[in-house]
Amino acid sequence: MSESEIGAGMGRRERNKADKLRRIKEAAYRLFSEKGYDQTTTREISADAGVALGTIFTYASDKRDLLFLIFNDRQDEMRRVSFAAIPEDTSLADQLEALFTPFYYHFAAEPDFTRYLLRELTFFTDGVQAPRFQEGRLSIVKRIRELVEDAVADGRLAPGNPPQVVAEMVFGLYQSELRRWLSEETPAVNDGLHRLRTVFEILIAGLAGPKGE
Amino acid sequence: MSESEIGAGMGRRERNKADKLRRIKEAAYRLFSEKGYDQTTTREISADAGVALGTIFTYASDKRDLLFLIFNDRQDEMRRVSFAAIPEDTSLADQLEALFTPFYYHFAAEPDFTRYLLRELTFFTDGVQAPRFQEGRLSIVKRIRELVEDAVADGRLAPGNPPQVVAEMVFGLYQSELRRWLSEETPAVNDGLHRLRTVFEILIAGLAGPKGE
DNA sequence: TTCAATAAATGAACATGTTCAATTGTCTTT
DNA sequence: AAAGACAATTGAACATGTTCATTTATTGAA
Repeated sequence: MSESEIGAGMGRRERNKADKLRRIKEAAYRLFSEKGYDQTTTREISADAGVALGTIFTYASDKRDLLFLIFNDRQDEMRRVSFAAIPEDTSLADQLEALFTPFYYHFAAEPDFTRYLLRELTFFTDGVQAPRFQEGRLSIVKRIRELVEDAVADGRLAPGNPPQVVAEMVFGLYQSELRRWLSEETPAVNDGLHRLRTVFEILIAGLAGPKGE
Repeated sequence: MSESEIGAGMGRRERNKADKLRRIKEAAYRLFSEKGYDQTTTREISADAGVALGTIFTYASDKRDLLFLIFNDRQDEMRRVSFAAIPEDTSLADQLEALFTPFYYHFAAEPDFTRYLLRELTFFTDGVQAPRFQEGRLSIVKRIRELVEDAVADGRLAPGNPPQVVAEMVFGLYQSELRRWLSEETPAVNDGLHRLRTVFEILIAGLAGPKGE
């Protein structure tokens, strides 16, 4: 058999692996979406993907890790879109809203899956796929910090606050809002984004008001 | 046998139930603390408590619910102490710091247990014991809102921001800080509280600075 | 006290995540 | 092409959370 079939310069072994990985991802995503994370068994996933039960655990270290396996690809794409959508020469609130908008649209399309993801990633991110997920989070915080630093540099924000702390506050508020939003039955993007915007505006303006103290 | 032994006006049935409940709580707490939540089996808990395996599940609807069963008592006490410690006639930052201080002390004493609690409660709070836990959270947010409203009323804060939203922002930032703090090996109360205080001060002063925009 | 009604407790049976020794498939070397 | 080395796959066996039909204990009425 000629080896020039689909895979680029891969040998048969790597092509088989890539194909199995794809099938496992597809099966897991479809079942998680249709029946929910808890209601999906690893046996169903393996049957649906056409692999043996044990094979699942050579691609993900446990069931939870399957969530990351599925999500990591999307996350990369979402982050690319998100970062590209940030406007320049406007308010920090505008920029932050633009940054988070793609995330809200994506999460609204699959709220169940997102809820499971949020539940499982809160702490204890062991696993093979988890580190890549954490990198995504860190890179978002980093981008927020850059936005904050830029805003301070050209006078839209006051200097003095540690940019890293501010960026982490923004991300913490985002996560907290995301959880509240996803607590609703069918979260509406506009509602969620509007409330997030309000929260960021309060953070920027401060509680104390223009008097400054 | 005379029935006047320990329980107040309880019949034998209620006294037995109360006693079993106590034993289950003690066994679960001890094992979760010693070995961790994941490493503790429900069989161990039942053996340690001197009840059958199935009995566990008449007091908690599942293993996760055991965490709430254990924590709810403490939470009530913590909240009582916390609310009583809030000073009057001082800044909102002082008040919020005082409010959260008892929580930090308590959590620092059992960081492992707290991490498991935070992981398991993020979403999907089904279960018999979970509602009481949620009430606790709501009552803290309510207390924060009262503090915010008072501060607005006597001019320490600017009017205009919805107090409920502000209270939820404060609580969201607290949760986010708590998770960060508990990510450390052995979290130090002073570090955690100092950082929380900083975050609240930034929220109050705002990012934009005294100029007001 | 005795008995029926009810509540509580029990643990065997089941469901499902995970492991790992055995097997199969692929690659490299000669 | 054959053989040995290595990687990947397999699924039976195991561990553990959860259910539920059965048994036991408690209560109130006769």
